[in-house]
Amino acid sequence: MARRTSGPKKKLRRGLWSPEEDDKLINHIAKYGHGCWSSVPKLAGLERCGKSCRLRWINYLRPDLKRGAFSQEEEDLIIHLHSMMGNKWSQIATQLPGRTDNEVKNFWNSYIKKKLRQRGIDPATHKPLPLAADASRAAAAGSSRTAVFSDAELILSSTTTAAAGQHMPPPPVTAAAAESYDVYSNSYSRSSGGGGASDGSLQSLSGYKYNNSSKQTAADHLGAAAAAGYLQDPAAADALCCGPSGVPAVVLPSVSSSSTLNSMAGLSPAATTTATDEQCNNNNNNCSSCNNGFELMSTTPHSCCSNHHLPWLELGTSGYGGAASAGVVDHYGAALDELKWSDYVFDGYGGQPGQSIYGDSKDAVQFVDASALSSSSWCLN
DNA sequence: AAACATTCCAACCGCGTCCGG
DNA sequence: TCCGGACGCGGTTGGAATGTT
Repeated sequence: MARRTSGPKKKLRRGLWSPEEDDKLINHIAKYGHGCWSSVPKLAGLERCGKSCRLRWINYLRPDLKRGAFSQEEEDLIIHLHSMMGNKWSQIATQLPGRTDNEVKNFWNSYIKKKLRQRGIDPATHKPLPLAADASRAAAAGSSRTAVFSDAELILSSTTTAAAGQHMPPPPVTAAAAESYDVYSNSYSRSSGGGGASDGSLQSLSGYKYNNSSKQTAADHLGAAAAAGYLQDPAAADALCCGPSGVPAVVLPSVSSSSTLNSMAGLSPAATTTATDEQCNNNNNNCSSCNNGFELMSTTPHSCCSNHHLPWLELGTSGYGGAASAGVVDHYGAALDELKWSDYVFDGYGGQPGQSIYGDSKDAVQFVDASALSSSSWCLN
């Protein structure tokens, strides 16, 4: 009998998982839990590395995963959270029960990113793309509304140095953006096919294919968990209330989803505004930025009072419930009535309540009237 | 029908962090 | 304090699926 030599290391399998492998992993975890991932493949009889097993389980086999298309609320929430957190996919995913960071990331890269670009919005910064900004400036020239917002613009433009991922999402500012917006239908369906149409239409962005038979396997073995409500997880709620570096993070309310978001997050704009203002005033009543109540959110605190400001709350319009107006300074009252955050960000100019700038609407073409464009002078210097 | 183009996503990779010895 | 293993995260890639020509 030949003596077995130590030989080369057993080669680990890579690439797509077979249903048999999925079964093994599911059975093993169902019986013993995953424990130490590095030992899982050996115990489960898999020729995979522990890392691969972990990934497969987390992203694919976990019974509590919600498969299927992202809802409009989920899409809004992803955009909102991304505007605050940047590419913190795992953090964003914690706000979306049943979704994985990988899924959110892929959804962002394959769908939302393009959607925002087509609307003239830089998905990285949530600011207008350069051309869109230029168009905005050009359109704003000669507008009587520029004067109305002059003070605000100064403040806004002087405080737009927030780090990427922390910007206030701007409105669509070009006709092209609006036209592309019009292309979309709110009733898009992600029904089939990873393949895409070469015209970049939404249809091509909608593919969610679940063609791997093993995707059902987990549910077969363990039973699908009921979809959890938003922000069930206290840790997730904490994450929502406190952004990176201690910046108070608040879900940007959208008209289309603000009620959903608020209920999901257990946050009311009013409550959060109050907290922000109190934090501010308690620290330093002499901070002009604090007192004018009108500043872009920044990752960097005021030099004078170390506060971060949350403009969509401090703007405090009635656009998403009204209560948020508590923090508005009278000085800007009239302007702010027009400068509704929800109008800018979630409805577009003149958009109908219930629509999101990021969301889909066939009425978006109405965004681009002269006055609308004139009020988009976020980047005026 | 075939070749090519495009899109999507599951999986991989590298790096940073955490934690126990 | 240092070291190494485990884990988690974000970026990237490979290839299947689908659309287009």
